[in-house]
Amino acid sequence: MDRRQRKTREAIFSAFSTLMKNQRYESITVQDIIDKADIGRSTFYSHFETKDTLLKAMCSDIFEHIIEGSVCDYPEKSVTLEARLTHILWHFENKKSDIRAILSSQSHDIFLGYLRDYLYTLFEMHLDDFHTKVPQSFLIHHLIGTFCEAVNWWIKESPAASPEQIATYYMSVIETH
Amino acid sequence: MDRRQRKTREAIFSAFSTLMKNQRYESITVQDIIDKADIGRSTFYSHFETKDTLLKAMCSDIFEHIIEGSVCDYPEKSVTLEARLTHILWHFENKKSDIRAILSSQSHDIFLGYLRDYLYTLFEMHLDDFHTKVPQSFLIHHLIGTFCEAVNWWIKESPAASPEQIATYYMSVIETH
DNA sequence: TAATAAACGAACACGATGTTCGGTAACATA
DNA sequence: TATGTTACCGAACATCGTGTTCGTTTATTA
Repeated sequence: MDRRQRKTREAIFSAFSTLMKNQRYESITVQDIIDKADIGRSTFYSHFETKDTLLKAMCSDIFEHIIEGSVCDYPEKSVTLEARLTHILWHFENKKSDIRAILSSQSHDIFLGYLRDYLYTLFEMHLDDFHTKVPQSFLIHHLIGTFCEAVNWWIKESPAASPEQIATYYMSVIETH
Repeated sequence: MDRRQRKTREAIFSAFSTLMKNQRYESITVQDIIDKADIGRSTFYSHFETKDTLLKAMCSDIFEHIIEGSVCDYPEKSVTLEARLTHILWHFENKKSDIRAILSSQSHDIFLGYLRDYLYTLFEMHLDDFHTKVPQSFLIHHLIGTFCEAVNWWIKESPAASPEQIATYYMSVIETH
């Protein structure tokens, strides 16, 4: 279809992302986005129903790539957990600026919600690696929560660290003997 | 001062808490609170500047008790981490209904923000208990994040569990040898 | 019972949202 | 190059929630 559509969509994404670097998601108005992207009001609404929809679209965008990549690059079940996580973290590295914008906004919940869903299926495959006395549901929540925490720490406290480094930290902290 | 003030404040808290059990924080309007609490519009605004202020006040309320209790009951530094955490969890048990309302709302961040601040100083006292290769800052984030996750799991997935049980699960999952 | 302080609630100004619609510019096709 | 289609433009509008104002009523205190 129309090249214009993609261009406009990109302009909106880009404006939104820029704005998020300087202010909280909540305080950004549709007008701000329109001005920054230099598009008409009705154009924005013809692309996205609401500001939330835009944020969701951005999150989906990020995760689409990760999931596609995951399927293409590591289809076998024998791949280690650490390898899979490193792989995810590499994708984050590439989209770091967008992710940082989302995570540092007040509503990183939406992004983390997506991440959690995705991680759920992933960790289910590797549950046999762990032997603990806690309920399985507690364990999964723990593993996912800790990974999200690690990503948060990475982005906010030590952005220069490599994906491998973060994966190593993560593994060493969840290891139970 | 005036008994009426406290009564009104209580009515607002109670109405807010009730509303939060049924809908997301974001979707609750000041009008909803006013109607539920059966008070005048200007009365609400004479108590709280905004809806956010109200939420913060509620969080502070919960943590005041915990911190006061902590100072009175466990002043010595020799108390174990598990004992301290259990103590916190017991306070949560008492305020469970309010906490659940906040945690299940879209903006549990504010509550968790308070909790994190409080936990930070607590964990600093017990850092020597842990020996890992990860940076200290990563470790603290990990310990705090995992505790928040445990509280979340407790409230949402297994509300009948005892505070001691949760503390045990937590300890067994963060133990590194 | 008089003075003080709080609650009331209607009315208002303001700002953001999301829609509508007539007009313009870009694209695809023949 | 002409023609039909489709996206973008942007001013205008209705709607809704916010937070304030202020004169009135009701409760508390001394």
